Amino acid sequence: MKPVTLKQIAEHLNISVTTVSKALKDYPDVSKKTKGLVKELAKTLNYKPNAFAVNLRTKESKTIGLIIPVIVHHFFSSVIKGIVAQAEKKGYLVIILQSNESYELEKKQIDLLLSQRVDGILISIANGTANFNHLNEVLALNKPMVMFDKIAKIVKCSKIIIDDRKAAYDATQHLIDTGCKRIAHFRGPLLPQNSIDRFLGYKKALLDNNMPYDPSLVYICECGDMSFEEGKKSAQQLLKDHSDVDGIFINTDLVAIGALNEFNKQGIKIPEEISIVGFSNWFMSSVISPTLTTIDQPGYQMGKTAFKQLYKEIKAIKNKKPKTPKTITLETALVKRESTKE
Amino acid sequence: MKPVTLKQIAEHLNISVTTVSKALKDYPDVSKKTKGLVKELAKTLNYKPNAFAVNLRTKESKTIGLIIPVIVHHFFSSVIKGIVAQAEKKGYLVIILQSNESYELEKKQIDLLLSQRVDGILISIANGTANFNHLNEVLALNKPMVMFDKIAKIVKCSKIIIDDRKAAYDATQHLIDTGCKRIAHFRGPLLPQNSIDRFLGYKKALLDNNMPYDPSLVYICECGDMSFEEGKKSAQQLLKDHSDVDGIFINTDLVAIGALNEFNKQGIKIPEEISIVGFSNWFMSSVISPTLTTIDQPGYQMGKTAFKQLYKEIKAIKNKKPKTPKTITLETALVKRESTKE
DNA sequence: CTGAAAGCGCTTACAG
DNA sequence: CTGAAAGCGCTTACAG
Repeated sequence: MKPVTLKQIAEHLNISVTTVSKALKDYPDVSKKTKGLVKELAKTLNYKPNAFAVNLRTKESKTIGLIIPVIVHHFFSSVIKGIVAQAEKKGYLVIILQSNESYELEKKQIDLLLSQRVDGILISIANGTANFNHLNEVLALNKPMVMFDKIAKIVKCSKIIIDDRKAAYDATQHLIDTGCKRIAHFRGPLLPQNSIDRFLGYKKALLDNNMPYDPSLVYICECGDMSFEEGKKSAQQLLKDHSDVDGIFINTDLVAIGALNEFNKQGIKIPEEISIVGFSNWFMSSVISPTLTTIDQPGYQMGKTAFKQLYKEIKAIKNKKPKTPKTITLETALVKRESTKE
Repeated sequence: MKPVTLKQIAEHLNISVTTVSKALKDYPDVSKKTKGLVKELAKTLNYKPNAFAVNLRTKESKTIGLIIPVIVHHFFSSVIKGIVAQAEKKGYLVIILQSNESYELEKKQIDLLLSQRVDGILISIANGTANFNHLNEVLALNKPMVMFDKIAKIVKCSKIIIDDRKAAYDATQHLIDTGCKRIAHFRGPLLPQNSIDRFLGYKKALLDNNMPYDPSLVYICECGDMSFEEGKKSAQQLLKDHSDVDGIFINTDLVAIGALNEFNKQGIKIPEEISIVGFSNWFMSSVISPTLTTIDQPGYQMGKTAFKQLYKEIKAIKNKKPKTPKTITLETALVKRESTKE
């Protein structure tokens, strides 16, 4: 059974395709009677406009693309939810692609989305991405693009971020305020901007409090994979290298939970012997023991805001107005729990 | 800057659109020289075929739709990952919609996907869905559809499932084997098939072991929301009603973690005083304390299998062969951890 | 109020 | 080996 077309409706009713099209879209220059007839038949036949044909004509796809490094990830899946919900409100569909933190894949996916003629692109860039030609190409096509969370400062598009540096500063300051004297940092991979910013916030907090900055206390994740295992491994290494450390600020909750698990296993008391602050406020962090002090990062809201900004730019371009890149910074908050002292 | 078209390439090269189209697709009846010229220019101009035009002609969108009740959910996000990965391999794009467990939304989304002329639909149905006309309509259009996890037995399409009844039976049997004498069940909402099947598995295990089935030990989640809070509430209620219960089989890990949290808080020892088995094997369950005994449900694999089946049906229809609905049951496994006795 | 016509950007059967 | 032509299913400026 082939889908019903305007032509079929027109033939049934012995009127033109033009009139059918107009009737369905409630053009004022179609008689009430005709509209009624057309709409009724369309409903009976279960007519659904062919999106390809519509898009080909109108140059609008009512579809946006989303490229995200990982899907199975509390923060990112919250962002997806925010985007999908907001898009739906405005009648937009979302094509989701996962880059797996790979530059090559990300590049291929941008091409796919461009070929798909999406109305705009939402992207959180991969850790592996150091070259931005594929992203600049999107902008050169005057196609709206909004980056969120993992951004490239150098690309001139709108960005929805948090103040990673400030949040990391707050996290570190909290460790200092609760009496930690020697504070390590698990910074994650080298490349992404938020790793860099979080590291800088950590460093600044130390210096502002007249505490020495010791590079050997900063653990880098070489594998690029911010995982539970990574947290365990770094924790083991830390215990070997620096038994005097009494606080750690960790880049991501999942890694922090790995570390916490390792300390629990080795019988090291949290927070008495070592305090931990994570980052992102995954749900999990509120149910492990001890519960994890962390930075709340508003994923759902970030997704919502990202779509809203993209939508604005889509509208602007449609109306031939210039779209001016805008950077929106969302608020974060320190969530105090059991992994740090009072 | 408008996207490049075949026509532009043709004019540049002073040849016909037909030849350009064929050259790009490596038709054998185009000279090597022309192919070289066309391909080079296409690359220089960064030509990307307009998917709408292609789809309108070929009646293939190389796009599938996915309707899922929740995105922020360990199991479902694993399924999404499996689907997206497998689809990508075959050159398919995935449009993801979240039904929020609402029948109304789900219905609207099916319409959207149909209008979008996706090549097939993957769906896990909402708890609120009791009427299946919208799904039968998809089948009437001869559009491939595969259900996974949350299915409707009555709809005649392919299904990827686990044996919920057997898995629940295994979970309950494990409680019995480890010495539990009075076993409760948090069954979740009434409607969905897997709630029903898990409940039946629980009941059968009791009866097979000559243990009485007591309906008052079965807790239903009225709100329809299988959450952490729900677990806490049911646990509180259980303690009031039946202080003699020494084991619980819980429908979902998240709810189990809520219950576990409540017991921890009230100082009730797990598994000494009460044993708990969850369902799904969320990552979280392996890091809370005590760690949760649960049923491993292969999300990623389910996503992969679902796409593969859908792909087969898409191919079958393309070749005018009949697609015969198939039900594939994936293996589950009991994962023993600390929340049950040895 | 109604409709003929052009055109969006492709693909492909057919002719030469 | 190359190309003219038809057509996929819509929308919309224009004529009547």
